[in-house]
Amino acid sequence: MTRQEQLLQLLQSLGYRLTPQRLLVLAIVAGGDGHMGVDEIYRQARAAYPYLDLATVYRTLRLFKQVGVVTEVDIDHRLHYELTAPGEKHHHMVCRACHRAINLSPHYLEEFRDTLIREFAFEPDIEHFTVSGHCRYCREMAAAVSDNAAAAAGPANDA
Amino acid sequence: MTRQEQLLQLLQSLGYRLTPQRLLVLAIVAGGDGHMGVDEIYRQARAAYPYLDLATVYRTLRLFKQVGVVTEVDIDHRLHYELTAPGEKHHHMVCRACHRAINLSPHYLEEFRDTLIREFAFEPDIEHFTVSGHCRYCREMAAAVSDNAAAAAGPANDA
DNA sequence: TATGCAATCGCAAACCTTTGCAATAACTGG
DNA sequence: CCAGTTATTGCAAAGGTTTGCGATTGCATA
Repeated sequence: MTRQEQLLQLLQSLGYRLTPQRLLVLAIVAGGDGHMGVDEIYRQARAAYPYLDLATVYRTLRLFKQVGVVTEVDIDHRLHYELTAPGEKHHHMVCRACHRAINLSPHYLEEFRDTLIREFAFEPDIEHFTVSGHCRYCREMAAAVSDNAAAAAGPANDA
Repeated sequence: MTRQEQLLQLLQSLGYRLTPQRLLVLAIVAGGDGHMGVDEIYRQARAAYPYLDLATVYRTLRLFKQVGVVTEVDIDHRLHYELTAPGEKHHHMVCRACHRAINLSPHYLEEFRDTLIREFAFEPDIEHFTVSGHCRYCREMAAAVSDNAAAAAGPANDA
C-alpha cells in the first residue's frame, strides 16, 4: 500500500468521503517537492479537472491539515502546504526577506514548550509552528550592503 | 510632556506628518485597555471623525507598528494593536479557544533566539512574536468536559 | 441494484487587508 | 504669511481566504 493509499484510508476511517477532488489535491501535494502555495496547487488541479473550485481546494487543504495529512506554512501571509512526513515532523523558519522556509527540528521547541506549560499552564500548538526572521544569506547580504546605510527610516511609505 | 506627546514628537522627528487622523488613532489606542481589534479602533475613530477611511486606519497602525509606537498581535487571523509599553516589551500567547492573549516576558524567548542564531545563523523577529495554543482555563474546561469524549473527530466540517 | 441521508461541491458573496491613484493638506523655505 | 513640495488621505478595486446555500454525490443499507 502506498503512502497515498494509507492516507486515503485514514480519511475514510475517520468518516470522510473519498471524492475525486480530494484524491486529486492529495496527489498534487504528494507529488510536489516541498511546500506548495495554494495557487500552484489550484493551477495543477485545474489542469486535470477544470471544474474544480478554488473554495474546494481551500476546504480540502484545511481538512487535510486538521487530520494531519499535510502541514500548513504561512509564508508572507500566503498559505502553503506540504505532505506531513510521519516521524519527520518539523517546524519552519521563514525568511522575511527572501521568503524561503527552512526546516526546524521539533527538538528546538521542546524546552520552550515545557517552560510554557510549567510556568503558565499554557499548551502551545507546536504542531504547526513558524518563526519569521532573517536567514543566513539575507543577513549576509544585508551586512554587505550596509555601506549604503541610512536606509530603513523615514517617509515614502506608500509603496 | 505626556506619553502621547512624546510619541507624536517621535513621529515628527522621523519626518512623518502629524495629521488629525494619526492623532485620533493614537489617542484611541492609548485610551484602550490592552490590545484592540482594527474594527473597534475604526468604530471609535469614526464616531469622532466620520470621514475617516478604514484604509487610513490600517495604514496608520502599520506605520505606528513600524516605528515601534504600537505592537501588533495576530489573534485568529485578525490584527490587533496595543500601545508599546517602553521597557515593558512582551510577547503574546494567544488561546485558540477563547482568543484571549496573555503576555509573555521576552526572557522566555531569549534562549530560543540564541539557539537559532548560533545553530542556523537565523535571526528570528522576536519583536513581534505570538504563540498560539490553549490557555489554562480552556484546558481545564476541556478536561472537565472530556466525559463527552469522542469529540474532535469526524465530518460536519462545513461550519 | 435501488434508495436515502448526510457530506461535499460549485457558485457567489462576504470578510479582512492591501494597493493604485488623483485630490488634499502638512510642513518647509522664502 | 504665502507658495511649493510631497506625504497623506479617501475612494474604489483587488487579493487571498472563508462562508452560506442549494444542488450533487459518496456511501451505507436494504
